[in-house]
Amino acid sequence: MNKKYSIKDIAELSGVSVATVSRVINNNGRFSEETRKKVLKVIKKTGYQTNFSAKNLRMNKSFSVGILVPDISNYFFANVVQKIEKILFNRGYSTFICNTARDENKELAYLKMLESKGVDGLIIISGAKAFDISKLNSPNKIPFVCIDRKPKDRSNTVFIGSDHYQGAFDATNSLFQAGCKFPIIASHNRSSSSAVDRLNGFKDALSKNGLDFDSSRNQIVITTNDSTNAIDLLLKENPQIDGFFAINDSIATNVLSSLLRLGKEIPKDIKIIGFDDEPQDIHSYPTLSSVKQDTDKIAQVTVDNIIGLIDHTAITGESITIPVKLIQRDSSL
Amino acid sequence: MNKKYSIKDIAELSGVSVATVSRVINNNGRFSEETRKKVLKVIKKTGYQTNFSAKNLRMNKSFSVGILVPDISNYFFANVVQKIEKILFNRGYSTFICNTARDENKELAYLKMLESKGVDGLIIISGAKAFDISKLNSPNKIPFVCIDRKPKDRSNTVFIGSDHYQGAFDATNSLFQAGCKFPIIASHNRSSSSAVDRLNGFKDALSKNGLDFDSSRNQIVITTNDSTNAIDLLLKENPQIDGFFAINDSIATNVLSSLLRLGKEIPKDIKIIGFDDEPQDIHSYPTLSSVKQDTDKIAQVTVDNIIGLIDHTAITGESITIPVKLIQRDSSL
DNA sequence: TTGTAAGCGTTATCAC
DNA sequence: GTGATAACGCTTACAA
Repeated sequence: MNKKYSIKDIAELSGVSVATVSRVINNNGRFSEETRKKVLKVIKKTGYQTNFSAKNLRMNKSFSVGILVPDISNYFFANVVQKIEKILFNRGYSTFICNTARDENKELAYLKMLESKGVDGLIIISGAKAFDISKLNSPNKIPFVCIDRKPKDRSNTVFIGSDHYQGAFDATNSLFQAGCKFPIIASHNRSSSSAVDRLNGFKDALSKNGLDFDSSRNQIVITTNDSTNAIDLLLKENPQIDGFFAINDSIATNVLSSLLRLGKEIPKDIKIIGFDDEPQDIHSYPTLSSVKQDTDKIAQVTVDNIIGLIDHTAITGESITIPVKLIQRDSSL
Repeated sequence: MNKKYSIKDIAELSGVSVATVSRVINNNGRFSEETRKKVLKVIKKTGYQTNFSAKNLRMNKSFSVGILVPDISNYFFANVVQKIEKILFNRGYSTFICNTARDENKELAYLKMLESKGVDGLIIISGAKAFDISKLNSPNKIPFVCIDRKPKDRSNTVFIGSDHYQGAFDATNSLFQAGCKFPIIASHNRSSSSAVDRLNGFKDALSKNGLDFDSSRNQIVITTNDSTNAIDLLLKENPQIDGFFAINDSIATNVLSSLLRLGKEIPKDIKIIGFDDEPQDIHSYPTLSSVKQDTDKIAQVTVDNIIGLIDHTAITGESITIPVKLIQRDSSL
């Protein structure tokens, strides 16, 4: 064999017209059972496969979607992207995964490319700035859903996010319940909307337990890898600190090892809870408590909505919050 | 505006023919400087973008490649995929990232889909079984390169891999140099080619230091999450064990926490070295030594080769080994 | 129930 | 240096 089989080849081989073959393949229109069998047999024998470029061109639909993700080597992102991709594949869509590295220019370049490739929909994950689709010059706007990223114009998208506020609130509150008197929050210096929500949850849990939030004493921003000194300093100034709610597990792990290095006993002296429930949490010593996001649910809801928007069976303007779950392990007992 | 601009629109708006517009866009064939300016101006004003479906159909080329990866939430894979995708994007290619979950059926389904979408090339990462492209019925075989995965037929691909053997050898050897008398290897139960190479490196380092490899005493297979008991047992039977070379950092972290739980002091009682140099290695306590793969290099070489194969400027049959580097941290001092 | 043919947006061949 | 036009493989009126 010397070239790929086309519908025309199948038509000739099975003695029908291309139109009929197309109808059989897509199971639309009418045709006799006999014809169906005949055509399918030839398709099977030849191993014919649809040429999607042609199909896309004709139908103006690509059966592909693009995902913009800030950092695919981050566990949470990788996990949710992986699940989305799987569900999309099972529903006949393929996925362009684009790693924006939190770079706005890159993001725009990717969007242009995705538009040019004719993706049917867009999934936008996280990122610091509000997402603005109007940068695209596509006239018939590509439908998109946002995960954890507030869009500039909420009315033309679906927003999906974990209940970061509640997760942070529950985690912090559980520190109090475990006996902490003065927990603090350890965060990074990016201000994504999820980070803001988590901070608010922390603050409200503080005030519920009779403490006022003071950013100089109740918060530490972990920037460099050598955070041990920063933590040491803060602990010396505020010896009453006896708990950490970390905005993610990477920071939690960082804090944990710093504290161990400073000779603290965990959880006896200081308790820690992280966020995202990364796999290595069960392998840290002590095992790390964490707030788990329901990535299965997030992925499912995301796919349902983007395909819904593509098929015009879903509507924009929705905002969906997915519950989270606090996983208690040794670090906060 | 109500529909996307096509070349035809650009042609009308700039008063030339579609052929000329195409020539200008692709900068091939001849046209006057004046025409070029005129056309480009219209393109800029309209925000015209190539319709890739049409271009693909006509040229029988899609400017896209597919990546088969076993598990994108594994740090090493995510990292190398991310870098490959970035370089490909900069060279005008977009990437379908397919998570096979080490499932052969899924893999085949993905391959069929990628073939159908008309990808120009394939990048196959890792996996236990040898890769067999002949499962595809594409006549004009799609070029592919393999990373860390031995292809069934080596002659029609390019094989790229880290020097797993050397990494394992160096790591093990350095355990001896640090004073270990009886190091063992901690591995998983998958037999990828890289795992085999690492095991061989370990064995040879053992024999170089006068020890014979005995799988019942020099090797532990970490299967479940509750590996602490297994390790405890082995240590009781073989109290001379004073070093672990773990086949990856996940297992290393697992071993490390188990040992701490068993009251061992690291690195005083037992030293540990992992593989892959994951980011959290510097956040474990003690910090974890590890063999670092050169993902930048791997990604660059991979892209050079796959594009080379696509453009017929590279040849198959090559086998490229990328050096690795042992990063010493506290766990093996 | 099936066939014919137009057309999707490109590129490439050929003519001028 | 430029323009007509065929062709890529498919879907879908419209005919039969």
